[in-house]
Amino acid sequence: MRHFFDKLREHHHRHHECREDMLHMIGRRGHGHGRGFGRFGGADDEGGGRDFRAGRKLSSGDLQLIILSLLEEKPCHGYEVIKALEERTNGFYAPSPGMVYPALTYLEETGQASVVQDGNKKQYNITEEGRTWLNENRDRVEAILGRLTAIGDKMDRIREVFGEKLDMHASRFGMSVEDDGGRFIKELNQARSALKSAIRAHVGAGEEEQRRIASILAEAARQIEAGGK
DNA sequence: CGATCTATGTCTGTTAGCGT
DNA sequence: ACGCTAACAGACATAGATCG
Repeated sequence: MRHFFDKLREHHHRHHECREDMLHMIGRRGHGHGRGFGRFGGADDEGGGRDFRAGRKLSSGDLQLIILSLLEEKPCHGYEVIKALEERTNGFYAPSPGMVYPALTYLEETGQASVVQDGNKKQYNITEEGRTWLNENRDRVEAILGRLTAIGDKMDRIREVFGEKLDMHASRFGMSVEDDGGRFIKELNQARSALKSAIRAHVGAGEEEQRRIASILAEAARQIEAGGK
């Protein structure tokens, strides 16, 4: 069996050999094998809400561009790149080491980044070549970063509404779900939690049942919006 | 514990082969 | 030509090992 890194390196090599092709490919959807570039939604993608699932979010080319833009801001090592992306997207996108390190190695191999050994760490710096490539694709980088940030914000709002953000923080700090540090009263958190459970329990329910749930939620939303009037 | 690297599993889309 | 399905391939996450 061919291992992931072999495959990834082979994949990277193909891009290296076909740099001109790659630059043309950036900005369009997958051709030929049909997968890869623009998967998460390139600059020409619309809506941003589609393909909103676990799994690949950026193509390798996109990721390399994003990493270069981070390196342009300041030299980073791999772990910092992961953290920076996670931070920028409110935790929505934190590429795995299996993506980031090979991408950094690729950037080094292609001369777009240089490496300075910093103890047991490798600090990557953008090179002139990398800066040139980045400038050639500046629009795309801005679009990707903008979309990542926007989705991160959206995720944050969704989590807040459904309490997942609180769940996350609560578990991280050893608190119960109902304990959010006093932002909401206990009864409200319990009710929210009950609502979440009820909806989850009806995943896959029939159309009629879903309509019933939707009308209940819509009515609840209407009453909440109306306040105590 | 942070940083890096490696092996393996999973998911998803493509391709090819087959029967109708 | 069309639809179905198994095999295949690409992209990625995750777990774990290693090192300082």
